[in-house]
Amino acid sequence: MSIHSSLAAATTKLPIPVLSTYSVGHFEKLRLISLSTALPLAERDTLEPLSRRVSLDRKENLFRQDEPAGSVYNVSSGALRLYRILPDGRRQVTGFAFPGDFLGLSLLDRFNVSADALGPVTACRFDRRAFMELVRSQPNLMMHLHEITGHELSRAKDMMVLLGRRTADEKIAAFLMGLRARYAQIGWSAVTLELPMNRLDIADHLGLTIETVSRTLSRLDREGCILIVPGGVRLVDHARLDRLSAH
Amino acid sequence: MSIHSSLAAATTKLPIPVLSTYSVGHFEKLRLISLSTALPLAERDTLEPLSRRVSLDRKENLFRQDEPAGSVYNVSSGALRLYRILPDGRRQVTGFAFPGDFLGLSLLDRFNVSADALGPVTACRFDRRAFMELVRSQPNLMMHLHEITGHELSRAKDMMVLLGRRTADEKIAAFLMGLRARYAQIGWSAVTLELPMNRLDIADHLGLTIETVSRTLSRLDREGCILIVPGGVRLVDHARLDRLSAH
DNA sequence: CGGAGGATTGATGCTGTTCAAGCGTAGTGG
DNA sequence: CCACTACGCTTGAACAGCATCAATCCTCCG
Repeated sequence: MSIHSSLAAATTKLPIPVLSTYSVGHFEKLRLISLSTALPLAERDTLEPLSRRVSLDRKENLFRQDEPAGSVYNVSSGALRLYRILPDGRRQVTGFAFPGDFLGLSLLDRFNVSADALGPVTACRFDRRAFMELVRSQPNLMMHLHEITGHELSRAKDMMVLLGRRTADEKIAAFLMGLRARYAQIGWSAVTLELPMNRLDIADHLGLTIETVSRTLSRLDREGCILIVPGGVRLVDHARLDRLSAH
Repeated sequence: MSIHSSLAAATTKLPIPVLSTYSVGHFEKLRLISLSTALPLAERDTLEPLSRRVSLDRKENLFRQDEPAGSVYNVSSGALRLYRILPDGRRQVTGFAFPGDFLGLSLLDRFNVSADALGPVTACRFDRRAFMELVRSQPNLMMHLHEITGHELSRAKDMMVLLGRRTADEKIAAFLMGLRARYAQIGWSAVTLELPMNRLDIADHLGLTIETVSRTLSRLDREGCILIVPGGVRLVDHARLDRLSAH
């Protein structure tokens, strides 16, 4: 079973279907580009024999915060939300995982977030110990993983700025633009930006309430900045979105 | 095989000096335990020959966001603020660095924050390329650095929860308790919790305004929860602070 | 057709911001 | 030695942005 990076290119050329549902449509088509988006070919091949495939349905949990981290995962298809919950139920969605993303890569004893599927998900599971041993023996691979973690840390700091110092409008704009950029990275650009997560997930990600997210999106739509469509949005006024999300 | 255990235990037995000023007093006394707080002895010795000492005065800058990262630093004494600034001047202090902390450890091309000294600071500077080569050749060292970065990432997620989902009271309480915990880690426990950063730094760290920080601290003082003293605070009502900062 | 889950919209209110004034202490120079 | 300034911090009053509470709508699906 070989993994073709050409698939990424192929998917960008797919006709853009008009969606009539809230589906997570395209994510399913992104199967198998997983490792190649993050790692060079040679390293991907060393990892592959170690992996076992897992599948999840919508709302199923992959792992929980503070649970002993026995595995490392690489998302193959679908999307997940990563979050923490406070004792009283308040939730912070720390991020979303998409095809190609690694989960549990910091190799700590315990997961530092919970993860569950936003729709059908498949992922590669690696035994943590075996993964660590392999990685330890391959300096280049290790450096790559460290680099990935470094980028994740940098994005975490982006989120801090967003959460601490930006208005609701800016948060929404930055979220949409950021999502678009990530989709582009995994080789999936489309006119319609699909939102596999619901309003509450977005709210808990941006430190807002569901009502504020809804109102802000509605207003941006009314003002011609975006266009709300079933299952996602279209970004219309790029100049304004750029200005709002600028950092 | 914990990184922290042995030395942490030793340093916590240091006598606790009593301070009477705004000074960054204690930080200066923590010289030279720098590397050892984060790394085992053997690895510290391999690193030390590579380092060159740098000193900064209060308000001096160590490096800036987006600047090419030519060096990795390890703080020896003093404290720094790490921050990002938005085009319009809004600032998010992503964290503070204390003795033992590494800066630039993610080894990316560019620094992802700016850093400047809150008071007199000394640090060890390593050439990034040399550091990377050394690290690449020593899997154990590499794993340790990766683990440190993993912990930093976990703390970044704590900050997201704090910024996105907590009230001003909780932010302040969590900040104070967190600072206390970090001081304990570097072997410095005292009755008075020194605050080397000013109110504006705290505000920009917690996503609040300076007025709200001041008001909240005043109220917690008035209510007997803490005691504001020159240069810091004393934590009085631990039960309440625990409750407020619980996660 | 009817129910469930998600999203939208409106009315009201609170938390934290903004604007503004005043205080305390450290540092400086006459 | 004291006046004067600078800086950081505190406090007050009015305001705004976002939250809260509540009702309604829409779409999917059994």
